Amino acid sequence: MQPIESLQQQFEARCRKLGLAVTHQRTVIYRELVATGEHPTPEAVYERVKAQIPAISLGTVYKNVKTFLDAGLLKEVSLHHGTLRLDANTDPHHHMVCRQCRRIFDIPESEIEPVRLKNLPESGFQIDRFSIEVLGVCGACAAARE
Amino acid sequence: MQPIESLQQQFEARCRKLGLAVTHQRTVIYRELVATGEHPTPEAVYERVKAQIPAISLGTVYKNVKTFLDAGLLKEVSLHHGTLRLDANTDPHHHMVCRQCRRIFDIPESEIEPVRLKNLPESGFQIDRFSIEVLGVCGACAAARE
DNA sequence: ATATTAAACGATAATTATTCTCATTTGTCA
DNA sequence: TGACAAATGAGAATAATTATCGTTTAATAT
Repeated sequence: MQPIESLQQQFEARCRKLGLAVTHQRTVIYRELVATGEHPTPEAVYERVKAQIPAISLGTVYKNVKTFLDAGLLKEVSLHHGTLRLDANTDPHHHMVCRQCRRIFDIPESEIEPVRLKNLPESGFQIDRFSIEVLGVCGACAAARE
Repeated sequence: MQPIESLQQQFEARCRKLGLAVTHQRTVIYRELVATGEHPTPEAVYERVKAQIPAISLGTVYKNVKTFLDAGLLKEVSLHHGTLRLDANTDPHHHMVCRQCRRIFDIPESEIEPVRLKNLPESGFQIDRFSIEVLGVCGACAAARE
């Protein structure tokens, strides 16, 4: 019979594999991130963690969030938060984003088959439109890597 | 025979309709935004405009960008730039975003039919994955508006 | 268990992106 | 052309994030 690992145990194992110390702060930050079904900001995580570790500093939250992102334990919802990117193309279209150089290319809406949901969305959610991002590496960046 | 409006004339007409003064700065900012096929940051727009109006201030660029966004002449590429949003869900999934309260709901990948491009992408672009955002208004916000 | 050492922490300064304020200048319209 | 509201430029203020650095803590080898 398979041992059932607790979240805590899984977390510790992943840290060890990554060479990361299992600190109290790190553990609580991760636990809270998983606990909230939301997609919190670092500030919101800080608030939740502070309820349990009053002395924690916001910088520690940021540092660990970055560590977790690098380690793949966490994802960021948007590739291009951080600075406003403007789009003067008013025709309906989607985007192709290079994760290397962050350049953004337009894809006319007509190039993509319409999105179809298999079931009805979250109760009462009124859909305006779909926005598709094709993520990958652009020709130039792929070439630059040989 | 229909008169062919220049971009400049179209822009002036839209400004008039919106009650916006047609200033030199505003005109050049908009022209540069349309000229670049890219999706520039305000800073990048500022650099381009400064080549033509050396005395322009970055604040003016920001103010006009905001004005254009409000007016719908411009879009922002990402709804949630500005602050990092974290996601501890490591299963492949997409997002449903409320443009009112900015809450983000997960949609399991299996709920959406796979995206299909009709033609090959931008030369040499290597696709990693697709990220779909369903934009609209969540149940709670829709209810709050009556 | 304890000593050693590198990693992590907390406090806080620094940086970056963005917004705000206000005195001056410039379009708009009579 | 003149009056007035709107827009501009300069720079201060704020928000989000990163960096620095002295102290504390977890990992590990005794």
